[in-house]
Amino acid sequence: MLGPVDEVARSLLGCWVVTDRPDGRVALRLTEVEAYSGQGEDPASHAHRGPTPRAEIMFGPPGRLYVYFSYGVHWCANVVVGPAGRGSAVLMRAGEVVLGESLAHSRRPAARVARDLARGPARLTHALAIGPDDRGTDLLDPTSPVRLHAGRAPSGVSTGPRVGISVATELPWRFWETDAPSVSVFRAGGKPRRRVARQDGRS
DNA sequence: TATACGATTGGCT
DNA sequence: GCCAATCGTATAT
Repeated sequence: MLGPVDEVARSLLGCWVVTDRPDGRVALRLTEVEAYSGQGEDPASHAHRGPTPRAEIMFGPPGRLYVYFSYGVHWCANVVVGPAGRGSAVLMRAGEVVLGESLAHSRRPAARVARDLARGPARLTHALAIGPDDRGTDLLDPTSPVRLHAGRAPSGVSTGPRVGISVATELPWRFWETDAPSVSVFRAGGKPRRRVARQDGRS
């Protein structure tokens, strides 16, 4: 969990994320991740402005879970990358469910096919039942209810720009297993920085 | 205290 | 393709 954040992100592909809950166990294999670098280095990162209350966990020890609330609706999860104090993390964007598929389905009734169970960062946390109570969990502790461990390496790795951001879009810090069906669809980020003026004056 | 905005998703046109 | 949902967080006042 040390080294340049993009290399760590790449190395997380194929790893398993396992959650144990009262209703059972779900495990998935990561097929898509994104790297977010630390304070002052990456304007798209929540750590960009330093250890604010929200981003504080990002500056802690590596291997912990950073969970944030997205669009007033969803929770998304990151793996904190070391060294402590730097603020780097890897967003878990998608995975293929390898254990507890029926349970994951019951948690995500909107998913019509298995491929969609964890296809997207908020879908992934829903399928694994990860939420705000899991903030700061040590993913490397085998007794944790949310754990990370080695899995089958990806057959091939593709890279490209990160999804849903409006700054630092030039960095190819999204990594996915080439041809994995569970990889989410690319959507460009929020506001464009510049907009071409329209002749009719409307925006 | 007030306000603007998202590391998204699902449903609808 | 478009857009509402829905509220924590950061920033301005």
